[in-house]
Amino acid sequence: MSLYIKRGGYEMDFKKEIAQKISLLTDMELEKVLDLIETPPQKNMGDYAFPCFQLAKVMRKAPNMIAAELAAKVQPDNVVEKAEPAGGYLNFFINKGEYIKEIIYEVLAQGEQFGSSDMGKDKNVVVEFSSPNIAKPFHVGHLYTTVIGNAIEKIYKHLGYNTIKMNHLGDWGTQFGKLISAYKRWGDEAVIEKDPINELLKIYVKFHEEAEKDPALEDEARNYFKKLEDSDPEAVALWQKFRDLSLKEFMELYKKLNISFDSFAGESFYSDKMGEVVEILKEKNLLKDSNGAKIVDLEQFNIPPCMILKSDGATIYATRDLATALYRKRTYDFYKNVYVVGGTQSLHFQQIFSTLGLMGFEWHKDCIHVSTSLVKFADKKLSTRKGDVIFAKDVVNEAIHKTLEVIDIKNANLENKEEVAKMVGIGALLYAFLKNSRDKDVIFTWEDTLSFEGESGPYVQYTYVRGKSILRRAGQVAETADYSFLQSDDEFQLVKLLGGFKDALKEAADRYEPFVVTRHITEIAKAYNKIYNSHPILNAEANVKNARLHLTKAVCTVIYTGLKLVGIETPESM
RNA sequence: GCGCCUGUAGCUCAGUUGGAUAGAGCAACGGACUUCUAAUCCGUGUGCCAGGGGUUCGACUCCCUUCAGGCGCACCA
Repeated sequence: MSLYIKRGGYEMDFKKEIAQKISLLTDMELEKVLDLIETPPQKNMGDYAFPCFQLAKVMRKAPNMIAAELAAKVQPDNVVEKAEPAGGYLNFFINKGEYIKEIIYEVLAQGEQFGSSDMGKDKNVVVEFSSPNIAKPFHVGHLYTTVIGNAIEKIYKHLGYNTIKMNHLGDWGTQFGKLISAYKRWGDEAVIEKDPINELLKIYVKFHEEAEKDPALEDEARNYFKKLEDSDPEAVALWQKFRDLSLKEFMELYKKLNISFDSFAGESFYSDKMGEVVEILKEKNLLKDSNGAKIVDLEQFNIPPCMILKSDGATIYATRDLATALYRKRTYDFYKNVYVVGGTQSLHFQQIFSTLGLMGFEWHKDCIHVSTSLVKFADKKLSTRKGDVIFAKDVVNEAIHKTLEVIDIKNANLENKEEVAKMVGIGALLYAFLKNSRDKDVIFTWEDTLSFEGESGPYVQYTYVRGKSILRRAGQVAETADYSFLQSDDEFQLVKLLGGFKDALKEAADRYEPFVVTRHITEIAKAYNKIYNSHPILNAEANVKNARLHLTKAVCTVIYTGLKLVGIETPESM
């Protein structure tokens, strides 16, 4: 499957080789064996284990007997060093020398392409993420889906998928009528130019306060939104202005985070594409009247109905999302259409996907809501309930600022401090969102989020920096090395982790869980640091030194690639 | 009331489509820098895996149920 062709003409897959041996000995299908093979809980138990319990039923023998019999039949070769029975398990010890050679060679040959695949060839994957609302603050909560979506897209791309990054801006809806109304009443041009989102939010909040006293404002706002929908020049111009100003601020943030998009087609883009959705629904006789509104009944799925038209005949966000899905299918003919959006909207997506199914679109099964949990605040002072929203840009700036302070303590003579502080500070911040599964809330505290110790972004970056430092000092590294000089178990365990990188990527893609990659490269970093502290590299005997330099290079490559795939940049020094 | 998510060490979390003695980081304590960047490493403890049933050779994992917390439940997005 890999693009990489080994000198011998094939790429050795140790697990598969072992499965083939078992398959031959037991008459069990290769796929089944591969499925059963697992990793022993302790490293002294071997590298792969085959549980014999299922065979026990068929063969009507005790599992430990079967394991013993199979073990006797396994001959040592360049794949397997030995096989030992252990209770009902048959444990395999792989040929370490061959394995180490195989993996390091592969990493060095492929470089940053290591772990890539052609499994996604000719398959389009739409990834929608970030999607902030125009004229509203981009707060830390938005960072969650932004960071997760960005990582998912990169991982899929690495696996060969053709990805389309979509920022589905919240740039349409009745709130724009309110905003126009508020702007015309209290808008201060100068202030808005200077600090657009803050000021727009301020007048938006003021609108709601005033509207409580004077309900006529609501009518005014409705009227302005109607004008906007009817392409009234003034309304459109104001809407465009708000959109441009907001987007400009968002772009500054994306630039800092090194995140880009292929499309900013937001809700407004689909505002004229909803007629067809309504037509199809009518045609299929799916629309029902309910208190004057038009809905699609979803009782068969045991969920509340999906509203399509409000009682005043206007469309609603569900209508827009249906139009969006339709447009994406036609434009991109997606293999998967992924929505990285907060879990609070999971019912909404269930309704959309179910409705698409009722409309007869089989591809509704390819639409996936990748939900994120909440960002919470341990420090009560930062609670949103008190109106104290934490802006993403403030957190980013604080992260950089704090990192700069640490650099001044740890490495005051560092050259490009600002640039490094940016990579490390943001790395620490992003890592906080990338280290755990999506359905866990992110507890935001300045202390933990901007942590530089233990399992953290800087920890992994630091490991890379140490490795690179050694490579720089070493100067020219020989083309070839004799890896049989990598004798320690620590080194073997590290190489196994490097070899497991591909599986981590695939698992992360399958589960839409970037943390699988984050965690894996953190394990690699731990394993390398352990060696770093206990085995000399530059001062080792020539052959050992050379082999360890190759290993170091491979580690750096995988860490760099892994961090890149979750959206974290890595400095050369820190 | 209904639906979805969560519940594992003092804290924050992993636990590979059911497998062997449930693991990390943080916090605490004790060690390691004339030597490759100590943002590091090594060592020391802790678990009614929320409770109760069930499925089977085997359950943190699957099913049922109870409890606790969170998020949703049509004219906002």
